[in-house]
Amino acid sequence: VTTIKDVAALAGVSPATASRVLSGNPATSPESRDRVAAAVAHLDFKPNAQARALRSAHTQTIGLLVSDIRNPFFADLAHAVEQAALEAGYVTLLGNANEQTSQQDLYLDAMISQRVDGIIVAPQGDGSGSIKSLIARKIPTIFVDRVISGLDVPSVTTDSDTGIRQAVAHLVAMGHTRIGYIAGPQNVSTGHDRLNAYVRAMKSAGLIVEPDLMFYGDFQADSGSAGVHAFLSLADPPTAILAADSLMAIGALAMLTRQGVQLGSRTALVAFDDIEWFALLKPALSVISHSAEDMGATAVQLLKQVIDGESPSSVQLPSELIVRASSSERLRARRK
Amino acid sequence: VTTIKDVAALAGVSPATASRVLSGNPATSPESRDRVAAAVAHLDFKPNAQARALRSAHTQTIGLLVSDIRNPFFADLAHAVEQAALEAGYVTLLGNANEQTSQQDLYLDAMISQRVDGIIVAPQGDGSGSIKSLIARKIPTIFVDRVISGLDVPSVTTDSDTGIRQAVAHLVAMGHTRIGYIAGPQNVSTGHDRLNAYVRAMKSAGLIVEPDLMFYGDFQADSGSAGVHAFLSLADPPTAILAADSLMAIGALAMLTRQGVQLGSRTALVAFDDIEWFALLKPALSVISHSAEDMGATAVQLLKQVIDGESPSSVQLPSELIVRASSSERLRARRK
DNA sequence: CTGAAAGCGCTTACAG
DNA sequence: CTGAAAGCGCTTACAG
Repeated sequence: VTTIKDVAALAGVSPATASRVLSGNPATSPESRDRVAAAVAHLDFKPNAQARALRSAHTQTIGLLVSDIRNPFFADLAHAVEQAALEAGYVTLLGNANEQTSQQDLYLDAMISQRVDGIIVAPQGDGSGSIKSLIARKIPTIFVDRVISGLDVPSVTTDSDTGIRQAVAHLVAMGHTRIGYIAGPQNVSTGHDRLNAYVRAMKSAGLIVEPDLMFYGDFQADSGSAGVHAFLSLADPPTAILAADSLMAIGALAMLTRQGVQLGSRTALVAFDDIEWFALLKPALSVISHSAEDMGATAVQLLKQVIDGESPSSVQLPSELIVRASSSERLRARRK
Repeated sequence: VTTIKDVAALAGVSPATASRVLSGNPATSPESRDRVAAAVAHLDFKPNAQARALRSAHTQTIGLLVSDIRNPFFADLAHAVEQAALEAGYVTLLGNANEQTSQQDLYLDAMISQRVDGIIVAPQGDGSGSIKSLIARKIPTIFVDRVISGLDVPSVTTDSDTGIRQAVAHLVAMGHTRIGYIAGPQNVSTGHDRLNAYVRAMKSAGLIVEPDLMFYGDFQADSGSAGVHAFLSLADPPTAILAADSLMAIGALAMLTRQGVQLGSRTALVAFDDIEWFALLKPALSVISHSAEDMGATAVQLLKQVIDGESPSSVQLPSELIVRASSSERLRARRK
């Protein structure tokens, strides 16, 4: 393997000078710069990031840990973070917790060991394990999408409340009173907050919140199917369903289809998270939309501030109901 | 920061012994093991991967570079690689080329600098740039999904031919003779191979391949829309459309919907790549299916073999037509 | 502007 | 089974 010594030898300078040229230190002569540049090109030299990181404080690398890369929202988020990080001169190491705290800890440990300059994480669990290590080591950290209560970490989250309030109000206006809710896991902040928002919205619409109309899912597709299955087996099923994320909405839709239930004037569906092709479904799916692009770009911005020693405030991004055909028909009474 | 010296001091052993315990070297006494383990736990010590990598030959880290993380096929592939790598004791660093050769080179350089033990890449471009460096350095490399011709790198690809032949034959059986094809970029092997497969399949069905019925897209959604737009402006538009990947199929569908064209007895659509929710569309979308899970698991397996000094053969995975409602009606003649 | 030297945090022959 | 020592490939005060 070629090292900086080889480059220095070929250029006829010391390794120190070669290093200065490589890192853009202005204390170099134009002649040295040319000779070193030529040697680097000739040898196709790539500096060893490990050795470099061992001496300097930073690696120009950040970690991004998402909870489920197959969830389109997180794929979009990953893309947005990567692009923003690249512009800021950082390479992103992406890890996927796969909704498991153990896997989250594994990746977090790997990122700590890699000495990333900072970490953006959609956290799982209660803040024990590697999340705790992260904070104890004062590694610059930003929470995205979700937070862990009690931890003083800057975050970028969505104000789910507004969108959910709009959705419930809209469904009520369409004549629905039995609005079923497929919730996310309650040990995840978004799961918990969105359920609370639903309960508040129902109450402020003057509706009774029945335990039977709340199904506890896990943000994955199968639990959306299970939720619909449970709802359909009720003596008096809900006429509208609100799913707390896109994957559960997909699962819900699959089960509705399988059971022969058509979306329309008797059954409405609204999903949290806007996915491009939701608009292509027949009927097109109403959604509560929030921007993965904004979330990713903002997270990188906050992380840069933390790396620079600042203490940025947390940011809440808006959510908004987009009404499409899946919920826009007035409820017609069911046949007896 | 705590180092192995702190651990050694607290445990009352030398750094050498602490290092041996940490790396599972059997030449350690049970007592040393206990004392070091206790010290590690007490100090929450995480070894510096950089320093470790600088001495030892491997980092237990692999790089995965996909061409577009927002393409569900690659998100599934990333998930599969990550899980298989984890089981083999590797952490995956995921990069996203975003269908740009410049960005591919950036990530590849970063991965080389990080001294990953191996790289799995869905390559762009002609094999110059950092792909060349990769090979010159003899860094264990596997191509997935795509290849670069002329490079002797083990690969895991899909046999697109079978699926496309089945799709064309099926459409012909349904009465279609004007079958439009929305192709991927021709400088990418999958784009090129699939177009060739279409041409061959058309010929063997005795159909004329008209240039007007081939649209050159770029594997992204917008180009699918553009393809449909072009087709619809023909004097005699195709009655069936085959799109070379899922994103272009989504774009195609969006444009068909916008133009008020219903899928059914007058217009059929088949997509390459099976995405979970394609089955939920109305009508459900016919697809040429291939498994991202198998591809990811196989790629990790091949990479392990290369890392171990073996020379595995390339693997071709099957593709298969799945007929759904979007193409299963017999063609009815258009009104004049 | 440049070079010699020390050192980042580990690991690994070597000797015992 | 253990420790002292050398060294991985860089960077960075230090002195000139």
